[in-house]
Amino acid sequence: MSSTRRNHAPTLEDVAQIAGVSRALVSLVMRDSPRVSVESRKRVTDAATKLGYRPNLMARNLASRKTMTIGVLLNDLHNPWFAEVTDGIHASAERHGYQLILASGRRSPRLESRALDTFLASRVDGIIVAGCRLPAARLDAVGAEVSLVSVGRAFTTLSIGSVTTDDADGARMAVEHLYDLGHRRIAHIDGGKGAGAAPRRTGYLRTMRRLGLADNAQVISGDFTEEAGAHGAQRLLRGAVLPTAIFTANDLSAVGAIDEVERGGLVVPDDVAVVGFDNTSLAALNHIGLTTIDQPRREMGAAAATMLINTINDRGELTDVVMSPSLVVRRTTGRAHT
Amino acid sequence: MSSTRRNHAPTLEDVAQIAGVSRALVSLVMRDSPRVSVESRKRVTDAATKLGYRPNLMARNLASRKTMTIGVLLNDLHNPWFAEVTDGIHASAERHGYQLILASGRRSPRLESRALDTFLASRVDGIIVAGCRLPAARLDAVGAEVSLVSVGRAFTTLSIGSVTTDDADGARMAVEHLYDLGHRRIAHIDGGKGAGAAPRRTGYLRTMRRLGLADNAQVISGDFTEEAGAHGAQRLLRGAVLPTAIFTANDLSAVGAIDEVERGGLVVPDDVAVVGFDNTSLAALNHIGLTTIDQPRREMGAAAATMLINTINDRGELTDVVMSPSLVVRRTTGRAHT
DNA sequence: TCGATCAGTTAGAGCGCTCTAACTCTAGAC
DNA sequence: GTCTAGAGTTAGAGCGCTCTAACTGATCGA
Repeated sequence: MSSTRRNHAPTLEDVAQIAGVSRALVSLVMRDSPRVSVESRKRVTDAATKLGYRPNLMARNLASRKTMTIGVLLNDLHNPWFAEVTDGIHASAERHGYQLILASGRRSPRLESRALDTFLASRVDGIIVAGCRLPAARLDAVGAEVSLVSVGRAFTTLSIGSVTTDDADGARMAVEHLYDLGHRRIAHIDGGKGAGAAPRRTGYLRTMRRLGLADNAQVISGDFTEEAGAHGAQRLLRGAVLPTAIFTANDLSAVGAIDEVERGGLVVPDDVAVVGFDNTSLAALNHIGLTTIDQPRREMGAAAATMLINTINDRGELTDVVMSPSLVVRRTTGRAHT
Repeated sequence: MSSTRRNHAPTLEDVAQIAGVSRALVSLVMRDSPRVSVESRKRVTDAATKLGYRPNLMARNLASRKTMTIGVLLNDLHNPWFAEVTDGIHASAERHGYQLILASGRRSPRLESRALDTFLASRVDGIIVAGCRLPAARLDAVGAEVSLVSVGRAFTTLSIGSVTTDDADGARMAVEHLYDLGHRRIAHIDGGKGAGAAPRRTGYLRTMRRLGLADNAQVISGDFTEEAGAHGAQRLLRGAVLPTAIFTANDLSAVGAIDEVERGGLVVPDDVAVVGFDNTSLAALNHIGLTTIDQPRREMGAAAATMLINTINDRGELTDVVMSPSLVVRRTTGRAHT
């Protein structure tokens, strides 16, 4: 029967009293100090388990002036990309003995900003923002108070580290893959102002130009959502000249586009080929089988966390790491039939 | 240029000194106390903004003995179900002035357990666990120390509140829907030991029995993943008598099953109909169009948070809330052709 | 036999805040 | 002119821990 009474939780003092030692000694035992005799250690741990003692983190952090936690701000819990990056962050943080506290910005800059305030007030030792849409100035201000690393979006500011994929190069791969398959009329549904959208768009345009397809280039605006993909495809289908291939800013948009294309009575990839970006678990679903550009998400998360932790402990500097994307061919692309 | 110096953050004391008042007064201003003169308030806020003062939550919580935060333990960040429940929790918590700190159990009981320890050590005011797989005894022990509400899985224990869907009834709806379409050989790929798996399985079996289909009932074991759905379908396809319909324990498994069925050269829904469970965003993807059982995820999250907060403030009791599921018909089910 | 050394332990001063009780001062009641 | 009430403010004692510096004995070499 669980008691409903919530008495004061036992403190260091209580443990010390029962074990018959000083508070300081109990503190040492709790922190696994090597300079405690075996006998004392046993008496303390016995007393602690007997009381159900659990160190109070607030007190500990206040006294030690560090929290051993890093705040992770995720832009959108609904997008699998973030879950995967978080896995990487988690792995690295755990290895270094750091805790994570997650916050979701829920796609809203206002909430993102508030979450950062909470992190600062909680005196986290460092912050990682993933896919954050906040203006550089805001992040820079935060970066002045505590080490900060951005994943998925680069910043020129000095006070912010970043880990990104070479988005422009990924876009190049996508376009070249389609080109190699014989496609010439390749359209792009972009990600608007989202993290990474700009370089992907630029990479697309540059590659089209280099391949002599400047006149065929066509950018439809979107926002990384499924709906945006669908709308974009709709506009393309209504156009005068149908593209034989669509390169979308991310996987979610690709799925929306595929859907709309099929609804229009066309077949993917025979009539229209589609390439996404991210290689999230969504793309990997067999039922979707999306050809896409892979980002090493786990590695990116891990790299961000490691960089951050090194900086916190003065064992490194904040830098801008750029990872290489790679093409993953599945079933939404094939030879051009036109 | 952001300074690289991270001096001691300003404290209450500093603000008090600049404003020429006592520490206590600054504290009152920071907490929006009504009994501060307009003039003093202004002097304090001016001093605070001038210094860039930000209250130290650790210190505040330590002194006030409460944290105004609730810990949310998510079983799997990769499953959209959790993101949607979290949205609901977030909305309610925000309305009541509570902060959230999220932790991911990453499908591992060991990590889940550790996350709970962190919550307790951080002295959160309450805990919500979503889809948690920990044994009842463990949660009960936690519930003895701090208010705890479970979402997605019910507990008979008194010290734990819960918000669930009537899983058994949802299963009934799925089976009856298929029955009404003329299906008789309906198989179930279950969720093993996952949250909610047992009642869904039971509901399936009971309904089959009630409809006089006890002999056709067939349960294949799974674990809520896409792979499990695929494996399950594979086993069914290899069986002596092919079912005309499959009811899976969740959407992810349904997608895996559909895939395997189509790979086997069969058509969904003409040859085999499929019904999922949860109605996550995955099911709603047009390209998938999964018929499924909807759970009011946002409402569940919100209800859990509200119950928890009421309990924390002695304005309510922990209870077991059961919400009603509903059938969402999309394109993976149709008339039986056999 | 006497310091020097070292392992093990401890007292006590914070960390930055909240909270209680008490203080000061002005205004109104009589 | 005194008393009281109430508005506004403050001193000071914690909250539960860490950390520094110092202390206590036992051990050891000379």
